[in-house]
Amino acid sequence: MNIYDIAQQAGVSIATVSRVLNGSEKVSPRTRAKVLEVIESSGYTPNIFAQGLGVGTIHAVGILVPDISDLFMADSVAFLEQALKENGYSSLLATSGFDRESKERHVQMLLSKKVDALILVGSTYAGAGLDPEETEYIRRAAEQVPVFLVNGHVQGGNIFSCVCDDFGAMYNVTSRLLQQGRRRILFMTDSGSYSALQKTEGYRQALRDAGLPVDPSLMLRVRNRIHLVRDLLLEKTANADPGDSAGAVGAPLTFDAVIATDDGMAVGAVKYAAARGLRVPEDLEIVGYNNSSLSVACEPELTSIDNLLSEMCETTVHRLHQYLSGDHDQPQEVRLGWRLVERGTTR
Amino acid sequence: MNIYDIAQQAGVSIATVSRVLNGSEKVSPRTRAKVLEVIESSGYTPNIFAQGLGVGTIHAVGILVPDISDLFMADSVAFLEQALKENGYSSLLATSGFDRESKERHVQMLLSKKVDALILVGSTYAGAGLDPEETEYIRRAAEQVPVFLVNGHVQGGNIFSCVCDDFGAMYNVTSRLLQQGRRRILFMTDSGSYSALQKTEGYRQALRDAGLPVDPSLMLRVRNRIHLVRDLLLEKTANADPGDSAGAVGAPLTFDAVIATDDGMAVGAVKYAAARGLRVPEDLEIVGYNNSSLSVACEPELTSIDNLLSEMCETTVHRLHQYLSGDHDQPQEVRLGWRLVERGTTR
DNA sequence: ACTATATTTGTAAGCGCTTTCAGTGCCGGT
DNA sequence: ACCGGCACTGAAAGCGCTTACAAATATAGT
Repeated sequence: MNIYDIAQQAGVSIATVSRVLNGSEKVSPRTRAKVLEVIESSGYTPNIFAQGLGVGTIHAVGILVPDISDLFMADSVAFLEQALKENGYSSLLATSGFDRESKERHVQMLLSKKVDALILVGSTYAGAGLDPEETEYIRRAAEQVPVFLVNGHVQGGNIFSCVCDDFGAMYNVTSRLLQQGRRRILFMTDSGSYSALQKTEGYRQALRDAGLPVDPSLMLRVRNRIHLVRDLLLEKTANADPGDSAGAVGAPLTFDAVIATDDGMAVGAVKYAAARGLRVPEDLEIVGYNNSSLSVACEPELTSIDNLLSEMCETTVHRLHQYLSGDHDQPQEVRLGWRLVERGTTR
Repeated sequence: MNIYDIAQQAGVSIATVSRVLNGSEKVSPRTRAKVLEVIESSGYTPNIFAQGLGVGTIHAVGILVPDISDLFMADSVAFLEQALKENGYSSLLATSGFDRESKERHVQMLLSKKVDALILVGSTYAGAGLDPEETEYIRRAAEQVPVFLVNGHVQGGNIFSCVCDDFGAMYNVTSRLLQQGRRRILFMTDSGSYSALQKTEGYRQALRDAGLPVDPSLMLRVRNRIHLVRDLLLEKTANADPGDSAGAVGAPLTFDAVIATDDGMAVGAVKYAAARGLRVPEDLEIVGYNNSSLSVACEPELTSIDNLLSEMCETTVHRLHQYLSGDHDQPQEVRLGWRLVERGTTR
């Protein structure tokens, strides 16, 4: 079933069918109606390859995300697809894994599918001079199609990013906790991404502005798994008892508040508190990030920073659409706000 | 940069380049090496449209999932993509939303992209005579490419499904709770899918086999949102007090155990228990389904049925691969096992 | 050395669509 | 009646690739 069949059945030429398909003006209403009828009744769909070969594009954008089973990224994808659909784009999604080579391969893959633009999700796309290697392939991709980063930042032509004011959010939350009288605030993060860097800086700056020293032992790099975080904290705070083989080296860690860069880690801290018999928030205040469904699952429910993901995604798609519509001069970076959702783990 | 450029630079014909690209045997090592070198140095990638036009397929399979932000489905997609990648397929993912028309449109969309097969994820693809309308479009799709259902079932040619023994899981869990002396077991589900039906039947059968009546008021249809479930349960169990406008009609609901068809709902039940001051599991035992990250986030941690999702996904991809390799006679349905993960919400 | 056969390479015909360019038929203006 | 112009339609040339088939070259057998 191809365009020739339709043309024949409708008694017109393939050019006319093609024009009807593409909504061209130059078709008389009668002819159009007839063609549409035949198309309708035969259930014909144009072959995307032929279509793409003809014009070189299929109005599709590629979305690349390191790990779709991550709550944050799954939500991003959902929002992005929704927004893209509303703007008439179809989307190709690929999950890349975390290593650079794999990411690069997937970018290539999407590009070879001739997408009109690329959206790279996830803060693991570093930048800001963090890892020059890491950003290089993004620049290369940007030579072929515009690249839009959600929650990440890379300097370069044809690269646009939309981020949350992570610095501000962390600065604010840290300051709040300090005002509450907390003095040893544990900071947990799981990646060296741009977003993680911003958050870290916010934390440090707040301490500095309060005239407090930044204690490196209070800054933990962890994997974002509830039980792993719980166990790590238990271990770090353990008194060096003889039965503990992997035991805490040196003095046990102490802290009276926890800020995590993801809800999963924060829940880990909640679990730690429960295991230690600490009262939350009295003995330990805990703040998460992303305001995901985990934050309402745990007990007490998690105070969490909402980074307005849906807005970030909508903004990204909006800009993408503007760009593809010809408006090429846009700010390289758009920085959006955030919202602190207070629940049971803070006062 | 196209195949002609490469051919010219390598001093061969485009046919030879194409053969190298496709790993055909009929190329001498010397020629192959030369062509590969030119390809390498020029960074050439074949145009996917032309490629697809030529052979009519691109070794890709379409994955359709109602909602990627759902934990269960996000995990499915992650597993599926992983398995597909390992088998040399690329994947096109689309999220369809829940209404049939939208799903159908997306199936069409994927088909028009000429995928080699379709994987439909999520129990919301009903079947088994439940909603004949709903299944019709799956059958139509199956006329064009083989269709593989993960955790769903539709009777029909060219349609293959892989499901969990939901019936058995529910039968078993219900029986266990009965043995513990529980007599009023609340059953919660959120869809009329094939999988939900199986679960429901398991629950009923266990009651029947124990010689107990099936009380319809104990079977709740809910939306899978923690707070909605909590509030619904609070409302249903409320004594009809005058201040309660939407108040409970008739006698308040009573139950001493809860089985949910998803962890989200089960966490809702945990929240309900906390709000009512009920002890879990002493006063109320709760069992969830899917063994998702939510199950370890709440307090006490959730006993949950693990439906071996990763196995389901791997099996599906394995069968898909078999099928596309020519082995067309396979069982229509494969039913896998399950595992009860006992945590704090049961004894 | 000289076929017969195997191996490698090239030629050319599509794949199904878009789009340019050249009609074809019809209108009003003169 | 005639012509320029307009609205519509059709013929045909690609788009970049795959692959059947033909041609050319290499290998083996005698």
